[in-house]
Amino acid sequence: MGQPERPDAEMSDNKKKTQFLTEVELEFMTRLWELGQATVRDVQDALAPAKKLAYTSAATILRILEQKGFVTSTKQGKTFIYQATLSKDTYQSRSLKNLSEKLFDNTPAALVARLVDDYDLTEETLGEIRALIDKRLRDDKR
Amino acid sequence: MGQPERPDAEMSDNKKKTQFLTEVELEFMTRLWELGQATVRDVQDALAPAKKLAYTSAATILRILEQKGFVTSTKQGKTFIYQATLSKDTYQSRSLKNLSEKLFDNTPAALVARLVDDYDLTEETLGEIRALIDKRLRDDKR
DNA sequence: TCCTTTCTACGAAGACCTTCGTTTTTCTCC
DNA sequence: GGAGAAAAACGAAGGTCTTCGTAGAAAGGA
Repeated sequence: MGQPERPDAEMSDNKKKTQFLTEVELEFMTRLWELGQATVRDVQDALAPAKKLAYTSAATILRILEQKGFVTSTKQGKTFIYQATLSKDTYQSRSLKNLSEKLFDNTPAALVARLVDDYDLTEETLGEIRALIDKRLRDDKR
Repeated sequence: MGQPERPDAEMSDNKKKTQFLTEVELEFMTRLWELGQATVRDVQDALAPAKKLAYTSAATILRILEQKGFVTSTKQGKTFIYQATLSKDTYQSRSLKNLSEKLFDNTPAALVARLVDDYDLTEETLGEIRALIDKRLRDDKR
């Protein structure tokens, strides 16, 4: 019996809702984001060989994800079909924001600085990034 | 700022298991990065009021951090003085790399894209970031 | 119908995390 | 040298995470 989970509703009466995914949960959400909709079996099959889990383990993780509100399920026949309620974009934002706050003194520029320093970014990639910034600068002007 | 970064002399016999800091550990490392060197008491005092811990809790966390190789200690009198062995820069890199891999398909440009989309970055910040990219583009040319 | 397969439900084991209290050690100052 | 204060050492309690096994329900075919 799942109550309808609204996409990004902040849990009203609860305090520290689990905001972040654990290692395995992220792995599962990634599969779900790729698949769109999936049964336990689908997700289990989609796991990288190195990360294969027993069927019941996969089922447990999905049940937990639903408990935590990250996915919903609908029953089709005897089988649950799962779907992410949290979008990848949203979770990317949330994670980035967290990283920026916790590790970069809330200074996104510092984060980018480290990124371009660390990675051997190709000229092409750097150009892409620059284009993004320029676009944003232009858009903001308007 | 800037700690003397010792090349990883840590984790002698350990597996590469513990690569990331837990929530509380990160809080402690942040204090240590700020303080440079610190006793248990120093770190405990430096904690934000909302995150205060009992003295023995603080001592435990530091002991664990040392076990995991993230800090070293020297004894001065009866008191341990702790110092980070892992630099903040290094940990920033490690975290960013992880985030990029796990959540951005190893595509740093996508990460930056999300960042500039999400944050209400000031024109100034955007300019800073752009300057970073430009500098890197210039440097790479050489 | 009844057997087999496939699913859900549940709980347990073991690892790790967080917090703290108790005990032991160590230093300092009369 | 002994009392008292501060620190270290230790471990336990309660929580979460990860993994899986067992039990039982559901569906369908012989």
